[in-house]
Formats: sequence, C-alpha cells, structure tokens
Amino acid sequence: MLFVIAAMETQLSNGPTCNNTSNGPSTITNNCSSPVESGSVEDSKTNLIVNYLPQNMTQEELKSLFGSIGEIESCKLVRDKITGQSLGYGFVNYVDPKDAEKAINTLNGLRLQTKTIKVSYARPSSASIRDANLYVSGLPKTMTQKELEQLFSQYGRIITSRILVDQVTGEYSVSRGVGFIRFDRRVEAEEAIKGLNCQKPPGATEPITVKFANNPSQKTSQALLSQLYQSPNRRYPGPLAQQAQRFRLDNLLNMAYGVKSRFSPMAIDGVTSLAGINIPGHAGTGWCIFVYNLAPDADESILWQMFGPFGAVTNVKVIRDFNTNKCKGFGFVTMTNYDEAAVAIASLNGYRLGDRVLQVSFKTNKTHKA
DNA sequence: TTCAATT
Repeated sequence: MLFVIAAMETQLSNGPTCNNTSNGPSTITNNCSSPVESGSVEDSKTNLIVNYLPQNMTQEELKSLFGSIGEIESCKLVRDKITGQSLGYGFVNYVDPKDAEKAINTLNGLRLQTKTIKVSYARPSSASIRDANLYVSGLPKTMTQKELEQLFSQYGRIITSRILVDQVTGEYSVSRGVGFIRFDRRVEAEEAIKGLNCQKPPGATEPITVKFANNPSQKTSQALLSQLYQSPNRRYPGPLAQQAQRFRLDNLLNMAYGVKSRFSPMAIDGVTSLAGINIPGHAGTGWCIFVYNLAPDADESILWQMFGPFGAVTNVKVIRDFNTNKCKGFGFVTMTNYDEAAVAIASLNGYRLGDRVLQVSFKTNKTHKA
C-alpha cells in the first residue's frame, strides 16, 4: 500500500495543532502536541506517538513516512499480541529533537486514506499512565465534547476525549450518548469514577455511567468473526425469503416507473435532525430496529441472515452480557431504507426462530439504565 | 423476560 505524500495537509505553517476531525478522539484543550506541555525533565523531546494510522499501514511504511523528516532512532507499530493486527498507533523516536518537532509540524493532521493521523510527543512510558481510559454512557444527547471535558477535567488532566455519534450527515450528527475520556494518570480516572459514576451532570435528567473502558485489543474472536458477515449471502430459504425478494422486486419496479410506495416518509427523513423531532427507530442515516427474544447463543450472523433479504442492512448488533458473553435476549439492526425496514418488521415480528417467537419493532427511546 | 453502544 502506497501513501501519497502529495495528500499532505497544510500543517506546515500552522505549527502544532490538535486533531479535531471526526475519525479520532481529540483534546479540546490546546495542549495535545505543544512542546510546552512536556514540563517534566524526563519527557523525551525525540519520541513521538502517532495515532489514527490506517489499519493496513505497516511499520515499514510508518518508518518510511517519518524517515522523510530526518534520521529515525527507532520506530514501532503497535500490534495486537494475538492477531498481529495493527492497533492503529505507533511510536517514532528521532535522533534529533528538531526532527521530532518538525515531524509534528509537518505530519500531524496528515490525511492517510480515511484517517487523519495525530502526531504528538509521547508521554514517558510508566505504569501510572496505563488503564486511565474511561467509558462513559448515558450522556445527554445534547452534551458537547467540550462540556464532557469540562465535567471530567476537575479530576485531572485529560489526554483525549470523544463522544460517539451516529453517522454524520452533512453538518449534522447525533450523539449516541456514549464517549471516552482518557486521563493522564490512572488515579485521576479512579477519582472520576468515584465522583461521576451514577451522577447526573448539571442540567441532566438521567445519571451517567462511568467505568474503565475495555481494552480494544481484547476484541473477541467472535467479534472478529462477525465482521466476516459484513457481506452476508442473501440465501435464506423458505417463504420469508420469497416475501423479501418480492418486496425488493416491487421496489425496483417502483423505481423504474416512478411509483412511490405508500410507505416512504422520505420527506421527513431529511429534516429530522434539523427539526429535532423524534421518529421511532430513526438514527441519523438509517432506521434502527429492536429485535427481542433472541436466544442466549444468538450471534450477529443470524441477524444478517434474517434482515439482509429485506434490503440494505448497515449494521447489526447482538447485545451481550459483559461477563458471560451470552446474548441478553435482544439486539439491533440498522436498515437504510424505511420501506425495507417496515416490511422486515412486518414480516419478522412474531417470527419463530428455534423455539422462540421474536418481537420486532422500530427501536424506541426507552431511557438509559445504568 | 422488552431498547445498547467500547474510539
């Protein structure tokens, strides 16, 4: 894979900047790559951490890219211990501190494929900065990243923060009420949990949940396997498939002849985020469907198989217990088109899967319970 | 038995 230097962004004259693009966490506070932040004498002036690297970028390519700035003492792409997959970040240690500074000024914010890389000074490796990452849920949908940081900053220095959003449509995006806060030190994260878990943020009606984040590297083999189903085959025997196929054919005919289905609230689709009105199941770009009464051993593939034949499915999720990894009895499916989602619901609600009768509906806005 | 979420 080649990385085109010509795609380099105009960071050259701007100096160190924070990466506030949508593909990675970012700090609001303007300290994320400034040399001034390294107050400690122990802080290296040559060692850089590079975040948000494209998944397929190799250590050699990382070295090649950063070697264009100056002589590199060492370079390491961090990989998953088991799978060998890149974890999307790495370290580059220069011989000359001036080159490290130059690399920040030149390469921070560089766009590589779908990513915008972040280049900043690495903090000294130590036990105290490990496991300082928090997962926060139940946030008010109106809370901004800045407000999130303000809430947590009383407990320590925030390294990165992020609020997860539904897929961005133009300028608009909707918070999923879930986010991350990485503190400088673990003790700060512990204090934040004590102080904020199960507490209502100012003005909020519901308490938030604050806990240590999962380690992303311990992504289960099950989760990795489920990615193989991102291209589900559409073979699904039985009358259901025929119903689904007939509907798809109807859709094609409608498109060809300009016939508008009696469903299709497409007109509302484009304005929901502007008007702030809530339509069941509607989340930014698709229609979220609640599937209830799944078996404990249900997995993502069954959802792909059931819903795929009805049309464009962008996401499926089986909700599992964190400890047992067994399905908690429900899951979610996101479909792009209202018509297809509506037919899928009409067809699959009451459907017998094994010895269970499924209940399928648009997702409602039942409130978060910690 | 009825609505999550893990950059």
